[in-house]
Amino acid sequence: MSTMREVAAVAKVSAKTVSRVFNNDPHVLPETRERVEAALRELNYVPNTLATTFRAGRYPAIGIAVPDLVDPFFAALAKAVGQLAAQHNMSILVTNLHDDPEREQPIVEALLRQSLSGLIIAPISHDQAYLAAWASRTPIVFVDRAPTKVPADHFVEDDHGGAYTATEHLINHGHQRIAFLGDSLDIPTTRNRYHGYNDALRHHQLPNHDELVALGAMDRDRAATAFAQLEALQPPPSALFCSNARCAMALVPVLSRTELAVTTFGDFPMADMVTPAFTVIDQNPVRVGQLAGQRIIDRIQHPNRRYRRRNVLPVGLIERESCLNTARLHPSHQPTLTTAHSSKAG
Amino acid sequence: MSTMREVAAVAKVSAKTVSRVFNNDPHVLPETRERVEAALRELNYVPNTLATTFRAGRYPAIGIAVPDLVDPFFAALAKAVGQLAAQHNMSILVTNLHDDPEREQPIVEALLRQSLSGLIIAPISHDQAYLAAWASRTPIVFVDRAPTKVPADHFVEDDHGGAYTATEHLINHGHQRIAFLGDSLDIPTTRNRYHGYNDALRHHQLPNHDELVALGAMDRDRAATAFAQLEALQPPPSALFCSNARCAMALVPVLSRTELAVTTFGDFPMADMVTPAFTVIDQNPVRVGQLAGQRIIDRIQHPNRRYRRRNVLPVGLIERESCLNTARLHPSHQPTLTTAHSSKAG
DNA sequence: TTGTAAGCGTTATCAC
DNA sequence: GTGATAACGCTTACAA
Repeated sequence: MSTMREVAAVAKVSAKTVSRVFNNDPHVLPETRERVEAALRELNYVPNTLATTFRAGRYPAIGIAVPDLVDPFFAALAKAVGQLAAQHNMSILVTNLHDDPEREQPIVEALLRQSLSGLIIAPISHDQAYLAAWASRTPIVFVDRAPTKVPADHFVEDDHGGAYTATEHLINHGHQRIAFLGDSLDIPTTRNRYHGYNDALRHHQLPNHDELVALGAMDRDRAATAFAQLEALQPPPSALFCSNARCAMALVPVLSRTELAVTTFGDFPMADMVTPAFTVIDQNPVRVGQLAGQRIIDRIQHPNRRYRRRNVLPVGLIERESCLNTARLHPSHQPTLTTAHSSKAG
Repeated sequence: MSTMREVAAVAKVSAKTVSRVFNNDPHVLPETRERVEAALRELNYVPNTLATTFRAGRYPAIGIAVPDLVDPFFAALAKAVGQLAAQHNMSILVTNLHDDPEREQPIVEALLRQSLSGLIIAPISHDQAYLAAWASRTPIVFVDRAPTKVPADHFVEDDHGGAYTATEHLINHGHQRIAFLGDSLDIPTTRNRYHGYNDALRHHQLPNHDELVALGAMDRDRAATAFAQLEALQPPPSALFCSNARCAMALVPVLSRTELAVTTFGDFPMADMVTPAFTVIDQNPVRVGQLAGQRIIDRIQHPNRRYRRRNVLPVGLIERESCLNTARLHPSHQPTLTTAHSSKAG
């Protein structure tokens, strides 16, 4: 690991001239350049990125903080940001919040202390006010979940609309007792989806009983428990709206044993291949990642331009067979079976 | 963003004293400490990580370069490294190689230039000789795939043994024409697994025809094409060994329409829920990540200790129903159906 | 065209 | 116990 000074000594020039040659500054005599280039090669010079970054005062990297890297949605999102960043000679710094609201602030602040060029965050805490102090220095863009107690750019999916659509889809299939399964109403996206579900019920003059809401379905065991509670109701629900893909995945084992009609928010790998295939509200993590990344780049390049803070991306319904099984109750509603692929996770 | 100098000015001490207070150096008078702490709070001092890192000459971060972040195996691996790193006050720098052998070297070298504390890599190129120059400065650990043309620590799964087991499992079910489906024999893991498959056939005196080997099954379309070729054979194979989870996932749609017995290398989310449920060779990305991360930490803390370079992790067979369907050909072999969960992706 | 000096923010060294 | 000084490697501003 030789430094510019060492190269300079070999080439018998000053460090500055080495810098000029290395950075293709035209103001160097061809013969000098040649001598320096020989020295660069000889010493196998590699710039010290730490020094360059420190000097520049800004790390050419976009930070990405997500609840869980293993969630295909966030993995795809991070990957998309990475591709965009690479086009702008930036790297990405992916950090896992480990689904722990308490750890969010320390983890994110550790990230921000690195003088990042930008931060993309899908928060899990209930309050991101702590980010206000950083926003003046670092462009911050929220994804998937809108910011709480701090104004900031955000690109979110239409939680309410998607949940409304999914619920109405079940209603149109003749269902009257539709359950809601989710992780926690403390999570804004889940709350928004709950409201969408609720509004759909209300709009169709269907009662919304609290007993129909089951939460905590984070893994297979807990999903089974939550689901058992719903099945024990008198009468049990005939349909279910699942508020996110993770819960849906956890639900698959019990679902295959039942007759329930199900829709879920968020596609997942193999959603079209399990039994029954899930009718889903389709999110687009790649698009979210691209838009968020582009906003960071724009904010860096044009700090004074005005931008729309709130950006809600439309979501679509991908109909599969998971709500077919009750069509026989109401033959008048024959849904269309599409063969859309769940290609998110390649 | 105030600096130590500014804090020092307010507290009427030198920058060094601020540094001492901030870093809990005991050699500070209580009253001085108090004054400095007040100033720290007043100016809301936050250290500049860039400067500290530059000064230290070493970035407290472990780089992780994987073929594809969206692959659940690598996502889980990266997550595990991240958890370990956090325990040692390090962060992780995840980089996606985008499955492109050409881009590996530039991407990885950009990563290494940052004076990382260590690098964990699952390479996709055919030659990692370029890493030799870096290894003296940065501990490098290979995962999933052994290094080519450079000596380095590596933690890999037992590709050959796993493939042998999976193939033998099919043979034990009475199959004689067993096909091999994979991505590319250029990939060392795939090649190792191919050898394992081949050796199992040979050991059982079964012929291994080239026509039974189908490659390029990277996505659903190409998997369908590759599979169609196999089906068109006279006679067609009665069983299939799939060399990795990604190909297996791509194969699911066509597989549900067939009668083939299938085993695959690498579990994947929902592998136990699709039809038929896949019998898989189970890898353990979390364990690989933990071991690799720990090796980096060990190498940093004890540079002179000796370590075992080559570490092959055993893999196990998780039997599910995907090779049941031919049991009726040979009723004597009734496999046990386990209900093991594919809980990798949480 | 080339070189000198200075500084980014922090910390180790060595005075006092 | 505290502070002045220098240094990490690079690049900007300014001179020569």
